[in-house]
Amino acid sequence: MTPTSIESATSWLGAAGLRPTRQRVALAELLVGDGLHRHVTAESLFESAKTNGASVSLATVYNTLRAFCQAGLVQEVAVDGSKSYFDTNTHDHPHFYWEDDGTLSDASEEQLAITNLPKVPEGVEVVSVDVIIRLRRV
Amino acid sequence: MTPTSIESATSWLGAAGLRPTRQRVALAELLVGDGLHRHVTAESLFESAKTNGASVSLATVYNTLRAFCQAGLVQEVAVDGSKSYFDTNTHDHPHFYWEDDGTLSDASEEQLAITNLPKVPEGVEVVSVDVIIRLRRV
DNA sequence: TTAAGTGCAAATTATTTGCAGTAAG
DNA sequence: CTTACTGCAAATAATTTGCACTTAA
Repeated sequence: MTPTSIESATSWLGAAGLRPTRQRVALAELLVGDGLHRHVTAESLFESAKTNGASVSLATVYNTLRAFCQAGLVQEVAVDGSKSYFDTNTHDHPHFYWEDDGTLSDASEEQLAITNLPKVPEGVEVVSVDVIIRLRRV
Repeated sequence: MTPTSIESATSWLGAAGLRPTRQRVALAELLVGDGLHRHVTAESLFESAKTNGASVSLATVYNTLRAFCQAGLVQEVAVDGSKSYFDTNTHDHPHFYWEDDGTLSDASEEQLAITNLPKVPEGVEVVSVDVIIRLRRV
C-alpha cells in the first residue's frame, strides 16, 4: 500500500539514524511527505510548520536542518551571502535563483552539461560542482 | 609610462564615477593596484588595509565594497551562507572554493564549458551563471 | 560651500548555544 | 532510566545604519 506522509517521513529519518521525534517528523513531512523536492530556508520552513499547526520553535528548525544536512538528508545551497537554503534533492544538480523574490528552483539536469572540468591539483578532491543560474524578470 | 598603483586605483574609481577619497583609493590600491585579480571578504580587506598602514574603519570597508559592487567594479560571489566574498574580476568565470581554509580562487575559464544551458521562460533574463567547484584536501 | 563620504557605536539579521525540562529507546 | 532532543532566551557573527564630523569638488 501507499505509504502515508508520516511513514515516509519516519523512514527517511530512520535511514539516516535520526530519532523520529514529534518535531522532526513534522518537519520531515513538510520536506519529503509527498515525495517532491523542496527548497527551504529555516525561516520559510518555520512558517510552513506554523501554518500546518505543527508546534516547533525556530531554534529547533535551525538545529534540525543542520542535523538533516550533516546526516546527508538535505543539501545546503549557497545562493545569497545572507541566508542559507536547503534542498531535499541531494544529488548534484543546477539551480535557478530568482533574484526578484529570492526563491530557488531546480533546473532540469539533462539540459545542462559541464565539460572540461578544470583538473585539480594532486591530493585534492572535488566535493561538488555547484551551478546557479541567476534570473531576473525583465 | 607605467601607471603607479595610486594612478590605476584612482582611474579605476573615476571610471565608475566614484569620488576618490583617501580610504577608497587605499582600498582600491589593495584590490587592483598591481593589475591582478583579488578575492576578498570585508574582514580580509580590512586586515590588509591595517597591515599596509591604511587607516580605514571596518564599517567603511563594508560600505566601500558595497559601493564598488553597485558600481560594477567588483562582483559578489556566494560560496558560503555566512560570509560575502568579492572578486575584482567582474567577468563571468568559474571559481574554486577551498573548503579547508575558506579561500576562493579562479578556475581558468578555457578549461570549463557549459553546454545546453536550460532555456528559461519568456520575460526572464539570465543575470549570470555561477559555477563553484568545491575542493577538499584528501 | 555643500553634498558625498567617513567613523564610531548602536541596531539588525541570520544563526548558534547554554541549560533546564521533556521524551524516545 | 538515560541520553538525546527541545525550547526559550541570551550570545554571537556578519553586516548595516544613524548621526555628527570631515573632505573632495
